[in-house]
Amino acid sequence: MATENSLSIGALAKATGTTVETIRWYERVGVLPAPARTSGNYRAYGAAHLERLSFVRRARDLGFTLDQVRELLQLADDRERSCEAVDKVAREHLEEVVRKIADLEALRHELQDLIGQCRHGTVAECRIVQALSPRGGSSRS
Amino acid sequence: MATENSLSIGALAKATGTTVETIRWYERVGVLPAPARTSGNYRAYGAAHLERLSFVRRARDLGFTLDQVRELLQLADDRERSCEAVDKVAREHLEEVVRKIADLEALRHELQDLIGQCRHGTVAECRIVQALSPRGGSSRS
DNA sequence: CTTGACCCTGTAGCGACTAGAGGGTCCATA
DNA sequence: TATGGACCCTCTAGTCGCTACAGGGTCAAG
Repeated sequence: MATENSLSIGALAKATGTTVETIRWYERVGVLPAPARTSGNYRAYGAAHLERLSFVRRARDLGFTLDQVRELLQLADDRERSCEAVDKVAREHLEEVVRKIADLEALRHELQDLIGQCRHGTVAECRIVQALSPRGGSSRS
Repeated sequence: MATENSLSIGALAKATGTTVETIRWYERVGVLPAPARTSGNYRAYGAAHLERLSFVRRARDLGFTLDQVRELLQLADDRERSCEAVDKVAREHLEEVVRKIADLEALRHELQDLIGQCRHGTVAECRIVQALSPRGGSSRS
């Protein structure tokens, strides 16, 4: 560690449950500001970086895209503004999640139907294969 | 259209609800065999291609990966074998879908909690921002 | 002085496409 | 016969969010 009170990239990774590569990547795409460097060209992070990276990780764990994270970070930086916009981002993300759940539920039903119809004979009689084929039925190509 | 009874790539796309680009891509990655060509170097598809592409699309719509699709196609081609393996692929995929639904449900709850706590004040007081921040509380950086 | 853990940059790969550049082909109409 | 426009061709690069190298440099302990 370079000067007093700074974190190496590895230490920051451990502290936030991230990998070193991911941190470098966040810097490249601008979600985490480039830190100071030591004499040996090592990155030296401070408390602000730790805080910011934790924010990013929490948001990513909640399924926000990096674009949304960038937006949230910008909004969160202006502490006096109303949090309406923050609320909006979160609500839109929630809607997206709800949509995805519905899509997957529909998928689940279709798959269960398919699997339930399988009589464990030959492929030629297999309902799963038939359901995947053009006319859902006796395909003799 | 080159000879009698063959489809251009555009016609095949329309018939299967695919795009031309996707079809060419399927050929490149080996899920759809390369068709004959006309004198002008246009792809000329037959009934077998239409059938195979429909199979691929149905399977993709059901959320199977292209690797799984390749596997299913191979299995489906051997009409006399038992359909056990087909069943297995489908069951594994179903399990994956069920896992994803559970993950998204957990996410949905977290997001709903978060949003429900927002009191629409300033960002400084915003529960959403706080929840994303390191110690979930009053961060004065 | 060497070993090994750590760090650096830069590039390529994943899955499943999508988009675009820069051209060629085909057919109907003027 | 010329021309316009719809279609087709190949090749390349971009998407998202990392992950995984390759080929080096730095640093502290023994």
